[in-house]
Order: sequence, then structure tokens, then C-alpha cells
Amino acid sequence: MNEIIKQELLKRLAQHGWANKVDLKISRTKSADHGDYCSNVAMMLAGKLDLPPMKIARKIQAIIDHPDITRTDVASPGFLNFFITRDFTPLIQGIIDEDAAFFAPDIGKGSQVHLEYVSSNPTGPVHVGHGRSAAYGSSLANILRQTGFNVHTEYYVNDAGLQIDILTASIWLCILNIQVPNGCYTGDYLNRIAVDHPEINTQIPDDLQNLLANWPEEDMTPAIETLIACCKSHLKMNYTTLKKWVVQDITQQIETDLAEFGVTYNAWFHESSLVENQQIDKLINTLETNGHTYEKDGAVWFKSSEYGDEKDRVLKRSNGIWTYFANDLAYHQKKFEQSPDRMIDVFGADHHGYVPRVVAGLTALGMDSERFRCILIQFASLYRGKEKLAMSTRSGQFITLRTLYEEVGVDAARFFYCMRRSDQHLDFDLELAKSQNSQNPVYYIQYAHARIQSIFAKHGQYIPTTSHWQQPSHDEVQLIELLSQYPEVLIKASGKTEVYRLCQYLLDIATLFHKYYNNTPILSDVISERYHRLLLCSLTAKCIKQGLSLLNISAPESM
RNA sequence: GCGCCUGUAGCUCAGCUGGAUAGAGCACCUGGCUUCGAACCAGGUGGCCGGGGGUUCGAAUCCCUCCAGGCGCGCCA
Repeated sequence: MNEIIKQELLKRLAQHGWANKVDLKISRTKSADHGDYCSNVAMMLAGKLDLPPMKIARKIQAIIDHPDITRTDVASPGFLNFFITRDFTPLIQGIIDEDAAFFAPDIGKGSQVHLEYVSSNPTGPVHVGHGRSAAYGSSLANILRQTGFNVHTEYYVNDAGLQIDILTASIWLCILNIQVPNGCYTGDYLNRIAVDHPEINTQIPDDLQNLLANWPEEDMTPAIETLIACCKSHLKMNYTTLKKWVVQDITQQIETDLAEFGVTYNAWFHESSLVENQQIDKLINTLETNGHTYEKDGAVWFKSSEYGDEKDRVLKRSNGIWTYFANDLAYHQKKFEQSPDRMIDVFGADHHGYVPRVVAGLTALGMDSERFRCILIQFASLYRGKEKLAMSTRSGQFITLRTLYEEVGVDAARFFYCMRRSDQHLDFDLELAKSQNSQNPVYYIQYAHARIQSIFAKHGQYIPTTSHWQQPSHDEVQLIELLSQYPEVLIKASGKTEVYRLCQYLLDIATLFHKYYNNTPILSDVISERYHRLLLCSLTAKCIKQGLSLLNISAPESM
């Protein structure tokens, strides 16, 4: 419709010789007094033509002539307001048929997207801080697929760094039944893993005892490194076994917890495999031969500052071990080879300082950084009433994602996480989510769906067909107009990677439907009226169900 | 100190590429079930859009500055 008016307006502007003078924009009006669509073109032209906008608007108004436009008004200070009539039959047929053009508008044309999200370290369970990325990423994947993109989702398992060594050492201490010192991992989940390992010698070595007795209050890095060395020397071959076991166990738990939250992946990619496959060496060779690296203080550096980063970054530590960044760059290289069209990383917003160096790396490697997009998800602060809960994986003080969704339900948790712009802070109050779960907006939407199903149950079988459509009432026009926006909402959500738009839209549909329902007896005794209204209900239910399914949220028949 | 993000109703947030009286939800007040599900609806209270400048026909939106908050600034990941 927007396009129709635009073409008509362009045609009329051309008659005055005003086309091409201005960027033409048609938008929907907010108030019914202003018609259905409006244009500010007269005001835009006023400056260039040196004429009053009202006069220009009247000149255009006078020659507007299009069968779909019933009336054109001019309003101060120069708006053109269009009143339209519309034949809803094609739209209705499209929804009934679950037409792809309506429910699955193809803007991706099969282009490939590599989407990585969550990728929390396998040093502990996924907690509520990761929940937002999880809900967002999985919904985004659905939306992208629905709009024609060929999406490959991946979880990057960081199983190769220092943190994993610290984790392994922490487990060892748990097995030895020793209180873990500051700087190590702690928590019930470690004890659970520890009891599964009776084969390790539980004798406490002397050097370990000495180390722990002199554990520093601050700057514990050297002590931690000594602890890891100590652990390795005592466990010998068992160290690698234990490490692998721990990572596998925790990763498995993460996978299970996420799956129950509606989050699944095409692949789980292990950082360690990059090292094993000499992927890093390949990467470094490329950078070295192109002169992007240098040595300083016994370490290998990447000249990231030449590509917009604030300073250069270490690739290989002086101890000969690759940094996380080096591995990650190799990973991005691999991802790009796999999906050259587009690559999306979903990060926690606390990693924003990391982005420039990845972009620098990709640019240095000759990849088109325009195809790389990093989406930063602001953290959700967790509250219990007024009390803000401090969280730290290291200290074991966190609420797991599982705990959250077992309390408030997957549907509510997912919706809550997605309903706000992802680049905005989100306050998640557990008390509120628990005590007021009946007021959660997701129930409002589901209730609309359940209500409609209940009407159908009462009526008996109903098969929707366009021939049931009659002259719509004001409320009905509002509702069907809103439904007609489904494709554009989806396209926008997909194009701008903004999942919250879909949530907001579904809330809008539910609002209008509840209003309609309260004003209008659906099951009218007049049979033509009844079928007309049932048809609209049917269309509404289809849109709600489709929309919710993209968020991995259920559309219940009854509640 | 430097960089990124944010400041809109009592609370949590929308506000699309500048547009017509700034919108929802929660909370609070008043109404509505002998009729399809009241997990609902109708109405009301509540705002110097953080402050101050600027750009223009027109600013919550764009620019500058100040104030306040969050995050980042490792040979951690």
C-alpha cells in the first residue's frame, strides 16, 4: 500500500516538475483523523521551491487521483493525508494458505549466515547472565531462517586456555577434599564432578600443602600457575584425562540446559581442535608473511593498532602458548571460509572492547569486515526484590539458567529476555517473575490464542475461507491492518537483527484482539456475521502462533 | 584518565530514516461477568523526554558541552 501511494505521488509530483527534488517518504499516521497514510513532501519541498508548504500541498492534493485513495486532505503545517480503501481478500487468502510471501518473506535468498552465540566458558553451568544471549540468538536464528537465510549456528567451546587449567586444578583440590583458595573455581557443581573420580590418589602432597599455607591475598596469578604445575606433576597423564573429563561433563550439562530452554546448535566447535589441527600456525604464517606481526619481550604481537584498534595485541605469549585472541582469530578465519556471505557474533556487552581487535584481525587477513557483525547483548541484572545479586562464575555465586526457567517457565523466561532491545540494560527481578507470573506479557499473548481456540471449540469445526469476509467494522479494520503488517515486521526484525520487534508486535496483536473480543460477540446468531468474525479470529490465531513459534514459545490451546 | 553504551510517567521500557496533542505495561483510583474464558476490557491520575547551548519550517530523535549511571581498558577468556 505504501508503495502504491508513493508511485501515485511521484506521478503527480512529476506533473509539476517536482519529482527528484526530494526524497519521498510515505508513513502511516498515528491518529485516524489524519487518515491512513501521510506524506511530508510539501514541507520538504517548501525550502527548495521557496513557496509556502500549505500551498504546495494543495497543488498536489488537487490532482491526486487513484482508485485506492478515497480522499486526500491537507493539514497544517503542510501534511498530505491519504484515506484509503482496501480489498483485504488477497491478504486473507495469503494467511489462510500460510503463504510463504506472508509468513516467510524471502529477503535472504539463501545467502549463508554463520551465527555464534552464548559460547560461555565450559567452567560452569550457563547462568541467568547467559540466558539473554541464548533466548535472543536462538530466536534470531529462527527469524533469519524464516526470512530466507541459510543459517548455521555454532557454540564455541573455549576449552584450551588458562581458565580450563585453573578449573582442572580446582577439581583436583575438590577430589583431595581441600578447601579451594581464592582465584580458583568453587561451587556445588564442582563437587558433583569430583565425586565421580575415585581413581585419583587422594594423598595430599607436601608441596601442595606448603603452597596453600602460603596462599597470597592479592595478585595470586603466580600462585595459581604454581598450583597448575603442581597439579600436572602429580597427576601426570591423568591430568589430561581429568581435564577432558571435566570439560566434557560441563559442556554436556550446558548443552542439556540450553536444549531444554529451546536452544540448539548445528555444531559445537572446540577451541582445542584449532590447536590440534595446526589451524593457528596457518593463521600466524599468513599474518607473518604479510608483515602484520613482530616480536617484543619474547612474545609475538599483532599490529592491530594499524587497523583501528587502540593498541597492538599479543598472539603468542612469552611462554610459547597462544592467546585466546590468536585462537579466536583462527576460529573466525575458519568461520569465514565456511560462510563467506555473512558472520554474526553475539557477545555479552562486556566484551565490546574486544571487537576492534577482531575486526582488525579480519581486515589484516584480507576479509571483508563489512560482512562481519558483532551484536552486543547488554547484561541482564538479576534482582531479588530490591537486592541486586552479585554474580561470579569463579566464586560459584550465580543462579543457573535452569533454576530460572524451572521457576518461571521457559515461555515466560524466553519472552522476558527477548522483549526489550538487546542493546539496552535489562532488569530481571526473580521475585517479580515468580510472584507475578500471571501478569507476564507472554501470558497475555498466549491467552489471546487460547481464547480463540476456545471459541472454535464452542462453535464446532470451522474452515476459514475468504467468502466469509464481509464489510469490516472499525475494530476489524484495525485488527486486519495490523495482521497485514506481519511480513514487514518480520523483515525488519530480520534485517536489523532486532528480535524485540516481533515480541512487541505480538503484544500489539493480542491487545487489539482482546479489545475486539470484548466489544464484539463472535458467535453471533446471524450466521454470516458469525463466519465473518470467526474468519478474523482464525487469521489472528495463525499470526500469533507463527510469531510465537519463531520465539520458541508455545501457543497453547487452553491455559 | 581514555573508549563504548545509557539517561523518556512512581517502576520497567517503546518511540521506525527529524514530523501533527510524547506512547505501552506494572502500580494507584473508578467502572464492567445470569451472554463466546475477568489471565480480559473501558475510563482516570501521572512527563521542563538528565541540564544547558546549537542546527531548521519543526528536535525525545541530529551536533556540541556539562552532570549522573553501566561496562571495557591483561602475555584472562
